[in-house]
Amino acid sequence: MKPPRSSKYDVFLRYKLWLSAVSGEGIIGEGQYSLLRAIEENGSLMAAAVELETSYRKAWGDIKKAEELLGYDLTEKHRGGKDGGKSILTKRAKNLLEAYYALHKKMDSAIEDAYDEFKESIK
Amino acid sequence: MKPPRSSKYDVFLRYKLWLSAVSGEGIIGEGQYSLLRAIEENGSLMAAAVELETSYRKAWGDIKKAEELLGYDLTEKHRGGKDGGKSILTKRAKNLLEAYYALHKKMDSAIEDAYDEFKESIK
DNA sequence: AACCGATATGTTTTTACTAGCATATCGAAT
DNA sequence: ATTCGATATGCTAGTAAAAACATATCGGTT
Repeated sequence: MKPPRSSKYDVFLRYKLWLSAVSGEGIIGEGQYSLLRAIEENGSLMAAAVELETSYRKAWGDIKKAEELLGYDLTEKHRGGKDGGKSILTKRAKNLLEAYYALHKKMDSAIEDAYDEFKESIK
Repeated sequence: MKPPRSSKYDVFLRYKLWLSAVSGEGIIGEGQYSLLRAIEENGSLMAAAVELETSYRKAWGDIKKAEELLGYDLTEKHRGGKDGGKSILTKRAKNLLEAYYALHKKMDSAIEDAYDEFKESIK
Protein backbone atom coordinates (compact mmCIF):
# COMPACT_ATOMS: atom_id res chain seq x y z
CA MET A 1 0.00 0.00 0.00
CA LYS A 2 1.29 3.40 -0.95
CA PRO A 3 2.01 5.70 1.95
CA PRO A 4 -0.63 8.41 2.20
CA ARG A 5 0.87 11.41 0.56
CA SER A 6 0.50 14.55 2.53
CA SER A 7 1.71 17.74 1.06
CA LYS A 8 1.68 21.36 2.01
CA TYR A 9 -1.21 21.68 -0.38
CA ASP A 10 -3.56 19.41 1.55
CA VAL A 11 -6.85 21.07 2.38
CA PHE A 12 -8.89 20.67 5.53
CA LEU A 13 -12.39 21.60 6.48
CA ARG A 14 -12.96 23.85 9.40
CA TYR A 15 -15.97 25.48 10.94
CA LYS A 16 -17.02 27.73 13.75
CA LEU A 17 -20.37 27.70 15.45
CA TRP A 18 -21.73 30.38 17.68
CA LEU A 19 -24.78 32.02 19.13
CA SER A 20 -25.42 35.52 17.98
CA ALA A 21 -27.74 38.39 18.70
CA VAL A 22 -29.96 39.89 16.02
CA SER A 23 -27.25 42.49 15.55
CA GLY A 24 -24.94 39.70 14.45
CA GLU A 25 -22.72 40.14 17.47
CA GLY A 26 -21.36 36.90 18.84
CA ILE A 27 -22.66 35.81 22.22
CA ILE A 28 -21.34 32.30 22.85
CA GLY A 29 -18.63 30.70 20.78
CA GLU A 30 -15.72 28.40 21.41
CA GLY A 31 -13.99 30.96 23.62
CA GLN A 32 -16.94 31.71 25.86
CA TYR A 33 -17.75 28.05 26.07
CA SER A 34 -14.27 27.23 27.37
CA LEU A 35 -14.34 30.17 29.69
CA LEU A 36 -17.66 29.18 31.24
CA ARG A 37 -16.46 25.61 31.62
CA ALA A 38 -13.31 26.86 33.32
CA ILE A 39 -15.36 28.99 35.67
CA GLU A 40 -17.49 25.97 36.48
CA GLU A 41 -14.42 23.89 37.27
CA ASN A 42 -12.43 26.50 39.10
CA GLY A 43 -15.10 28.40 40.96
CA SER A 44 -13.79 31.80 39.99
CA LEU A 45 -13.30 33.96 36.96
CA MET A 46 -9.79 34.75 38.09
CA ALA A 47 -8.74 31.11 38.22
CA ALA A 48 -10.49 30.45 34.92
CA ALA A 49 -8.53 33.23 33.26
CA VAL A 50 -5.28 31.83 34.62
CA GLU A 51 -6.13 28.36 33.39
CA LEU A 52 -6.94 29.62 29.92
CA GLU A 53 -3.88 31.86 29.91
CA THR A 54 -5.83 34.98 29.21
CA SER A 55 -6.24 38.15 31.20
CA TYR A 56 -8.85 38.56 33.87
CA ARG A 57 -9.74 41.84 32.16
CA LYS A 58 -10.63 40.15 28.91
CA ALA A 59 -12.42 37.24 30.54
CA TRP A 60 -14.51 39.60 32.61
CA GLY A 61 -15.38 41.70 29.57
CA ASP A 62 -16.36 38.64 27.56
CA ILE A 63 -18.72 37.37 30.22
CA LYS A 64 -20.24 40.77 30.72
CA LYS A 65 -20.85 41.25 27.03
CA ALA A 66 -22.44 37.82 26.66
CA GLU A 67 -24.73 38.52 29.60
CA GLU A 68 -25.75 41.87 28.20
CA LEU A 69 -26.57 40.38 24.84
CA LEU A 70 -28.48 37.46 26.33
CA GLY A 71 -30.38 39.61 28.78
CA TYR A 72 -29.69 37.33 31.71
CA ASP A 73 -26.80 36.38 33.96
CA LEU A 74 -24.51 33.49 33.26
CA THR A 75 -22.69 33.74 36.55
CA GLU A 76 -23.46 34.48 40.16
CA LYS A 77 -20.73 36.79 41.30
CA HIS A 78 -19.60 37.03 44.89
CA ARG A 79 -17.04 39.39 46.34
CA GLY A 80 -15.21 39.06 49.61
CA GLY A 81 -14.57 36.06 51.78
CA LYS A 82 -11.38 34.29 52.60
CA ASP A 83 -10.80 33.54 48.94
CA GLY A 84 -11.62 37.10 47.95
CA GLY A 85 -14.66 36.09 45.98
CA LYS A 86 -16.04 33.53 43.57
CA SER A 87 -18.16 33.02 40.49
CA ILE A 88 -20.66 30.25 39.95
CA LEU A 89 -22.57 29.35 36.82
CA THR A 90 -26.28 29.97 36.79
CA LYS A 91 -28.74 27.24 35.88
CA ARG A 92 -29.33 28.85 32.53
CA ALA A 93 -25.63 29.00 31.83
CA LYS A 94 -25.32 25.28 32.50
CA ASN A 95 -28.26 24.61 30.22
CA LEU A 96 -26.71 26.73 27.55
CA LEU A 97 -23.40 24.91 27.77
CA GLU A 98 -25.08 21.55 27.46
CA ALA A 99 -27.11 22.70 24.49
CA TYR A 100 -24.09 24.21 22.80
CA TYR A 101 -22.06 21.09 23.36
CA ALA A 102 -24.77 18.81 21.99
CA LEU A 103 -25.21 20.99 18.97
CA HIS A 104 -21.49 21.06 18.34
CA LYS A 105 -21.31 17.30 18.48
CA LYS A 106 -24.08 17.01 15.92
CA MET A 107 -22.35 19.43 13.63
CA ASP A 108 -19.08 17.58 14.06
CA SER A 109 -20.61 14.37 12.90
CA ALA A 110 -22.46 16.11 10.07
CA ILE A 111 -19.23 17.54 8.77
CA GLU A 112 -17.45 14.26 9.17
CA ASP A 113 -20.13 12.57 7.11
CA ALA A 114 -19.72 15.07 4.33
CA TYR A 115 -15.96 15.27 4.42
CA ASP A 116 -14.97 12.22 2.39
CA GLU A 117 -17.47 12.97 -0.30
CA PHE A 118 -16.25 16.52 -0.40
CA LYS A 119 -12.61 15.57 -0.75
CA GLU A 120 -13.48 13.09 -3.47
CA SER A 121 -15.40 15.68 -5.45
CA ILE A 122 -12.59 18.22 -5.50
CA LYS A 123 -9.91 15.78 -6.65
CA MET B 1 -30.28 42.33 35.04
CA LYS B 2 -33.95 41.88 34.25
CA PRO B 3 -35.11 39.20 31.86
CA PRO B 4 -37.47 40.85 29.41
CA ARG B 5 -39.53 39.16 26.70
CA SER B 6 -38.06 41.63 24.23
CA SER B 7 -36.98 40.33 20.89
CA LYS B 8 -33.68 42.14 21.13
CA TYR B 9 -32.52 39.26 23.29
CA ASP B 10 -33.39 36.60 20.75
CA VAL B 11 -30.50 34.34 19.95
CA PHE B 12 -29.57 32.91 16.60
CA LEU B 13 -27.25 30.19 15.52
CA ARG B 14 -24.51 31.06 13.10
CA TYR B 15 -21.65 29.21 11.61
CA LYS B 16 -18.77 29.63 9.24
CA LEU B 17 -17.34 26.92 7.09
CA TRP B 18 -14.06 27.13 5.25
CA LEU B 19 -11.23 25.24 3.67
CA SER B 20 -7.91 25.64 5.35
CA ALA B 21 -4.31 24.69 4.77
CA VAL B 22 -2.37 22.59 7.29
CA SER B 23 -1.06 25.86 8.64
CA GLY B 24 -4.61 26.75 9.61
CA GLU B 25 -4.74 29.60 7.13
CA GLY B 26 -8.08 29.99 5.43
CA ILE B 27 -8.23 29.19 1.73
CA ILE B 28 -11.86 29.30 0.69
CA GLY B 29 -14.60 30.72 2.87
CA GLU B 30 -17.75 32.71 2.31
CA GLY B 31 -15.80 35.67 0.98
CA GLN B 32 -13.75 33.80 -1.57
CA TYR B 33 -16.78 31.83 -2.61
CA SER B 34 -18.73 34.99 -3.39
CA LEU B 35 -15.74 36.51 -5.09
CA LEU B 36 -15.23 33.53 -7.36
CA ARG B 37 -18.93 33.45 -8.19
CA ALA B 38 -18.80 37.14 -9.02
CA ILE B 39 -15.80 36.58 -11.28
CA GLU B 40 -17.69 33.80 -13.00
CA GLU B 41 -20.68 36.03 -13.57
CA ASN B 42 -18.87 39.19 -14.50
CA GLY B 43 -15.92 37.88 -16.42
CA SER B 44 -13.39 40.01 -14.61
CA LEU B 45 -11.89 40.50 -11.20
CA MET B 46 -12.38 44.23 -11.50
CA ALA B 47 -16.12 43.94 -12.11
CA ALA B 48 -16.40 41.34 -9.36
CA ALA B 49 -14.75 43.70 -6.90
CA VAL B 50 -17.13 46.47 -7.88
CA GLU B 51 -20.13 44.20 -7.48
CA LEU B 52 -19.01 43.09 -4.05
CA GLU B 53 -18.12 46.65 -3.09
CA THR B 54 -14.57 45.81 -2.18
CA SER B 55 -11.29 46.99 -3.60
CA TYR B 56 -9.63 45.41 -6.59
CA ARG B 57 -6.44 45.30 -4.52
CA LYS B 58 -8.01 43.16 -1.84
CA ALA B 59 -9.87 40.91 -4.25
CA TRP B 60 -6.70 40.30 -6.21
CA GLY B 61 -4.74 39.53 -3.05
CA ASP B 62 -7.42 37.12 -1.83
CA ILE B 63 -7.42 35.15 -5.05
CA LYS B 64 -3.65 35.06 -5.18
CA LYS B 65 -3.36 33.82 -1.63
CA ALA B 66 -5.96 31.10 -2.19
CA GLU B 67 -4.16 29.95 -5.31
CA GLU B 68 -0.83 29.86 -3.51
CA LEU B 69 -2.24 27.81 -0.67
CA LEU B 70 -4.05 25.42 -3.00
CA GLY B 71 -1.08 25.02 -5.30
CA TYR B 72 -3.13 25.56 -8.45
CA ASP B 73 -4.85 28.36 -10.30
CA LEU B 74 -8.46 29.27 -9.73
CA THR B 75 -8.59 31.78 -12.55
CA GLU B 76 -7.23 32.20 -16.04
CA LYS B 77 -6.03 35.75 -16.25
CA HIS B 78 -5.88 37.74 -19.46
CA ARG B 79 -4.57 41.23 -19.97
CA GLY B 80 -5.27 43.55 -22.89
CA GLY B 81 -8.09 43.64 -25.37
CA LYS B 82 -10.81 46.19 -25.83
CA ASP B 83 -12.05 45.47 -22.36
CA GLY B 84 -8.55 45.72 -20.92
CA GLY B 85 -8.52 42.14 -19.77
CA LYS B 86 -10.60 39.41 -18.18
CA SER B 87 -10.56 36.58 -15.69
CA ILE B 88 -12.20 33.21 -16.14
CA LEU B 89 -12.61 30.44 -13.60
CA THR B 90 -10.63 27.26 -14.13
CA LYS B 91 -12.29 23.87 -14.19
CA ARG B 92 -10.94 23.11 -10.75
CA ALA B 93 -12.28 26.36 -9.40
CA LYS B 94 -15.75 25.49 -10.69
CA ASN B 95 -15.48 22.06 -9.13
CA LEU B 96 -14.42 23.59 -5.87
CA LEU B 97 -17.33 26.00 -5.85
CA GLU B 98 -19.79 23.21 -6.48
CA ALA B 99 -18.30 21.09 -3.72
CA TYR B 100 -18.24 23.99 -1.29
CA TYR B 101 -21.83 24.86 -2.10
CA ALA B 102 -23.02 21.28 -1.67
CA LEU B 103 -21.23 20.98 1.62
CA HIS B 104 -22.67 24.23 2.82
CA LYS B 105 -26.16 23.09 1.96
CA LYS B 106 -25.67 19.92 3.95
CA MET B 107 -24.43 21.85 6.91
CA ASP B 108 -27.33 24.26 6.59
CA SER B 109 -29.82 21.45 6.82
CA ALA B 110 -27.90 19.82 9.66
CA ILE B 111 -28.04 23.02 11.65
CA GLU B 112 -31.68 23.55 10.79
CA ASP B 113 -32.49 20.09 12.08
CA ALA B 114 -30.77 20.83 15.34
CA TYR B 115 -32.03 24.35 15.74
CA ASP B 116 -35.50 23.78 17.14
CA GLU B 117 -34.26 21.25 19.62
CA PHE B 118 -31.52 23.62 20.61
CA LYS B 119 -33.85 26.55 21.15
CA GLU B 120 -36.17 24.36 23.16
CA SER B 121 -33.40 23.15 25.42
CA ILE B 122 -32.18 26.62 26.33
CA LYS B 123 -35.58 27.99 27.25
C1' DA C 1 1.54 52.74 -33.05
C1' DA C 2 -1.59 54.77 -29.86
C1' DC C 3 -5.33 53.87 -26.60
C1' DC C 4 -7.89 51.95 -22.91
C1' DG C 5 -9.22 49.36 -19.20
C1' DA C 6 -8.01 45.30 -16.54
C1' DT C 7 -4.28 42.81 -14.44
C1' DA C 8 -0.36 43.17 -11.21
C1' DT C 9 1.96 44.64 -7.08
C1' DG C 10 4.59 47.81 -3.69
C1' DT C 11 3.71 51.22 -0.05
C1' DT C 12 1.24 53.83 3.38
C1' DT C 13 -2.57 54.87 6.28
C1' DT C 14 -6.74 53.54 8.97
C1' DT C 15 -9.04 50.85 11.74
C1' DA C 16 -10.59 47.40 14.81
C1' DC C 17 -9.25 44.45 18.43
C1' DT C 18 -6.49 42.71 21.99
C1' DA C 19 -3.37 42.96 25.63
C1' DG C 20 -1.68 45.32 29.41
C1' DC C 21 -1.64 48.66 33.17
C1' DA C 22 -3.74 50.95 36.89
C1' DT C 23 -7.00 51.41 40.58
C1' DA C 24 -11.14 51.03 43.28
C1' DT C 25 -14.47 48.04 45.76
C1' DC C 26 -16.33 44.41 48.33
C1' DG C 27 -17.06 41.33 52.38
C1' DA C 28 -16.11 36.84 54.89
C1' DA C 29 -12.53 35.34 57.85
C1' DT C 30 -9.23 36.42 61.27
C1' DA D 1 -10.98 46.78 62.34
C1' DT D 2 -7.68 44.81 59.38
C1' DT D 3 -6.45 41.85 55.81
C1' DC D 4 -6.55 39.50 51.46
C1' DG D 5 -7.74 38.02 47.06
C1' DA D 6 -11.39 38.21 43.68
C1' DT D 7 -14.70 41.17 41.41
C1' DA D 8 -15.27 45.48 38.75
C1' DT D 9 -13.99 48.91 35.33
C1' DG D 10 -11.46 52.94 33.03
C1' DC D 11 -7.59 53.98 30.14
C1' DT D 12 -3.56 53.26 27.04
C1' DA D 13 -0.50 51.03 24.12
C1' DG D 14 0.53 47.54 20.73
C1' DT D 15 -0.72 44.89 16.60
C1' DA D 16 -2.62 42.61 12.80
C1' DA D 17 -5.96 43.12 9.08
C1' DA D 18 -8.15 45.99 5.79
C1' DA D 19 -8.56 50.04 3.11
C1' DA D 20 -6.58 53.57 0.46
C1' DC D 21 -3.11 55.27 -2.55
C1' DA D 22 0.17 54.95 -6.18
C1' DT D 23 2.10 53.17 -10.43
C1' DA D 24 3.59 49.95 -13.80
C1' DT D 25 2.42 46.48 -17.36
C1' DC D 26 0.04 44.12 -20.82
C1' DG D 27 -2.16 43.35 -25.40
C1' DG D 28 -6.44 43.20 -28.29
C1' DT D 29 -8.86 46.95 -30.83
C1' DT D 30 -8.95 50.93 -33.50
